[in-house]
Order: sequence, then C-alpha cells, then structure tokens
Amino acid sequence: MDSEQRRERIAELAPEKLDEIESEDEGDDHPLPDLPNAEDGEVRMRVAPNPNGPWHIGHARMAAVIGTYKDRYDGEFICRFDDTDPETKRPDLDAYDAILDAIEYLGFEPDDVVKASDRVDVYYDHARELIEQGGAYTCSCPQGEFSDLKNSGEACPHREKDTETVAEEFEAMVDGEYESGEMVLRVRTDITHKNPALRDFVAFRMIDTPHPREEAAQYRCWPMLDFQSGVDDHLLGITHIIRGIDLQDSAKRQGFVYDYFGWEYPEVVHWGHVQVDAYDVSMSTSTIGELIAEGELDGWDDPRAPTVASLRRRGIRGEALVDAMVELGTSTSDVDLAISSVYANNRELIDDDTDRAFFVRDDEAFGGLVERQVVGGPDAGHPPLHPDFEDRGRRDIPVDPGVVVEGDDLPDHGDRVWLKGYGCVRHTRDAFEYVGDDITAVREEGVDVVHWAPADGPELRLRTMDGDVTGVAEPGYLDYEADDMLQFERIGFARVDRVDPDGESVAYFAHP
RNA sequence: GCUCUGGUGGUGUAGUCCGGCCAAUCAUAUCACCCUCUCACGGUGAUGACCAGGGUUCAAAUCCCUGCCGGAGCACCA
Repeated sequence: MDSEQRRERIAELAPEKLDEIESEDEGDDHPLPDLPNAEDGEVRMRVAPNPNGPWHIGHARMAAVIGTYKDRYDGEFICRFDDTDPETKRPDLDAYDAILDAIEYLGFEPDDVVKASDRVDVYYDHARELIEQGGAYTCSCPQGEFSDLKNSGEACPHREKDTETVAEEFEAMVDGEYESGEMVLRVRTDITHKNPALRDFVAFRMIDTPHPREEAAQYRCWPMLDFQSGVDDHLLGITHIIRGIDLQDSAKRQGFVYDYFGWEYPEVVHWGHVQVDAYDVSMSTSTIGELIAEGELDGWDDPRAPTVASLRRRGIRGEALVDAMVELGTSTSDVDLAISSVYANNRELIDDDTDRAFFVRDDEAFGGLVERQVVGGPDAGHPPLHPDFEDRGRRDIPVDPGVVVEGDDLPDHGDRVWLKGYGCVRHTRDAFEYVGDDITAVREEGVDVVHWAPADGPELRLRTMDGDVTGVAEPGYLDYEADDMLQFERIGFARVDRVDPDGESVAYFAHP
C-alpha cells in the first residue's frame, strides 16, 4: 500500500482522522516552528526595512522566513518601508527599489508595499487621539535631564500639562514651529515601571533635515519607530510580527499605545542576531556604505561585501540563501550562519545544469602561468560539457598555438601529465610531447589530470572574496552570456558576468 | 546599576511545554575509503554535543535550586 492508497483507505474508514494525520505529517517537513495562534489563510506579516541602504545578508533572513511562513499558511506579507528618520539613518532613494529587487531575488513578492513617509498624517491623527485620551504629553526637557529623571523614576514637570496645552504644542510641532531637539511628544506609560526601558518614551520628535523623498520633504515632526510601527501594524492588519531581540522592549512599549486605543497586539516572535562566517567586513549597512565610499569595496555587489547583491552577482540563487536562513529557525539566541551551507544548497540546485569549462589562473599562488607547445597529437581536445550528461555534447579546445597550464600542474622534465579531455603528454625541455590517449596512464600509473587552455584563449578575470585572479579561459567561454553559470574544473562554480572577445572578460566566483 | 532573554557536536537544528521509545535527530563541516579524465557530483564509513554542580525521581537534555557564561534594552536610530 503506497501513501496515496493508504490515504484513501483512511478517508474511507475514518475520515475524521485524516486531517489529524495529515497535519502531523506536515509538521515533520517544516523546518520552521509553528507560528503562535496561526490559522491558514489568516496570517499577515510584514517586513519593515529602513531603506537606508541595500540589504545585507542578515536582512535576507527576514524576507526568507516571512515569505516561507506566508507560503506555509497561505497568508500575506507586506513590505513597509519604515523610513521615518531623515537624518541619522537617512533613507537612500535607490534603496527602496534595491530592497524590492532583493525580495524578488529571494523568490517572494510582497502583497503590498507601503512607505511610512507617505503616512505621516495618519500618525499625526493617532497622536491627536492619544493626546485627547491623556496618553501623551509634549515635553521640552533636554535629553539628558529627562534621562536622569526617568532613571530615578521621577516624572518631569511637563507630564502634568493639561490636554489643551499639549494639543496646542503638538500642533506647533506638526507645523514645524520648533527646532530639532526643542520639543518631543512622549507617551505616558508608567514613570515608575520597574523596567526603565518602558518609562515614558518619545513618540514624535523634531528633525530639521528634510526627508529625501520629495513627497515627504515638508514634514519636520517625525514619529519614532515605536509609535509609527505600532500604529501601522494595527492599521495594516498585521497578525504576526517577527523581528530582532533588540526590539523586545519595543513590543512592551507599544503595548501601552495599544492599550490606550483598545487594540490587540499581534503575536510576536523575537529572534537573535545572525552572523555569517567567511566575512571580514562587518555586516552593517552603514559600515558597508563607508567602505564603498572609501573605495575599499567596489560597490554593494563587490564579492567581498556581505550583501544580498553580492551573493546574487556571484550566481548564488536566492533559494539557496532562503533555505539556509530558514534552517536557522527563529531562536532568540544569536546564530552563526555557515556560508558553506548556502554553498551546499546552491551546488545542489545548479550542479546538474552547469557546464564545465577550463580556466587557467595566472597567479603566483598557483605557480604562475606556463605556456608550452603541444607536438605530435590531435589539433584539439574535446572534454564533455558535463561528465554526467554526455548527450549534451563536447567542447572543442584547440591546442594551437600552444597551451597554458598553471605552474603547479607542470610536471618535472621527462614526466607526464594528462591534459583533461585531450590526452597524455610528456614534458620535454620546452614542449608537451603527445604520448597518447590510453587512460590507464591515469588509472594505473598515477598521471595527474590537469585543466588547460589554448595560449590565445580569452583573457578572464575571476573575482573572488579573496581578491581577483586573472588568467586564460577556454575559447568556449565567449559563447556564454552574463548570468550563465559555469563550473571551472578543479576550481569551482562561477557566474559569467561579462563576455568580451576583444578584451578582458569577467566572471564571479560562487563557491567550490 | 536596573530590566529582559538565552546556553544541545565546528555550524545550524530536532527533542524541552506533557521526564522514560534520547547510549540524543537531520543537515552542513571535517577525515578516510570507493567511484571518477575535476579538488565537483554520487556511494560507504568515521569524527563530534545536552554550560557546571547539586536536588527531586525507579528514570532528567527535559522538572527544581545555585553558579558560570552569553545576547539585548534603558536614544529626540531603525
């Protein structure tokens, strides 16, 4: 009885058990834990990036996990740009689209895209309502003074202002009548709350710098994350929130606002930070941005940058990254993502479809480039495009006007080496003398098999995380197009980036 | 300092709520062998973990206590 038959049989005998059994089965192949109180078709989540730069790998975790939950629960997710800080974490106008591209690359599509900077009036309205209820007050304490009072659990004098005054002063904030730092609107929580992080927090502050988006450039009074995000999560119908542990107290702060409005707080899961091994560069948008500005990195997709764009340019599929991220789960402890697991996923995805090719590196690390004439053999070698799929055909690599190999692969004088896909040659003083194509030389006599290229093959630059390597590729490289993947035999997988028959072509190294 | 919150092999994860089927799952990693005209793929095998100490119990990764170590918040950043 196969599983289908078994299913039918159960449906006949005990239809009420079928659901139960199936839900158990399902539980087994979900790498992510169940969401609390989640029902199919009624889950709505959001990814809420600040568009102050393109995404690094850590950001991809949010989209990966939320997108996976969306598929699993047949739910929805929206992308909400929390771009309410025109100054300290100033939005980058290019990042909005870059982030949406990254989400698409990961294989997901938001059901809706909103920008907080389009919704400032909505936040004002809710602030007015909050003030009306006595849930907020305007405060002109200097930051440090308030901090001291708060830490000792004491209210500041502004806390007892009457509602009318607060309302007036808030309108003055909205109208931009204060300078940056002069006035804020605080939410009245519990000034003696045992957790100092929850005591009267700022909901709105003044910012002199205009927002980079033209549509929002007129605002000077901006909401803080705790207010904006809290209000939006409710208004946008979010049922489940996933975010970093740094925002753990945020949920509690927002809880006060929700209580004033009589709203129910969404389910929330907090997870730890992700680090990715294999990178020297700190994974923060601002650090990467600085390195680019200083010229240390070529751009957001430099192979050394720990960004989504970089992985993409290296030919790593979004799916490989998503799977690795999902396997990390949602635990509250910090996790290290081993990049090797992303590579393993990607290899699995692309190996069968990826053609093989030769690339001979001209680098001291591999003994430099050595050129030799081949005498006495066929005109060309014909290795298969893929060893497991002979029917895809063979490559045609001429040995004229000579071949290049990596110095480390050059045998001693008088010794033999097997030019892969061509045959066995003996290294004489200044040439490779063809010996034959009897494979027993390799199988039984220990002759090494090496990759090679015609001396006049296309120049290729391979960009890797450890820097660039130039060298010579086999002529067939010129037949590929940008975005094609190749496996350089004995080197690893790479993405074709630029094909230039007359100058230098470029490929990006993906992984071994 | 105050307040949260965690600790399963190199990495991640399952198991922890409801103690026994856990001498601990799966993946990745590493090593070895096999396969091989690639250092890829595939096959076989091996390596490797319950933070520590007490307690409860016939039985503890799981419950309790203490300790140790880590992460986060206490911003007019998100």
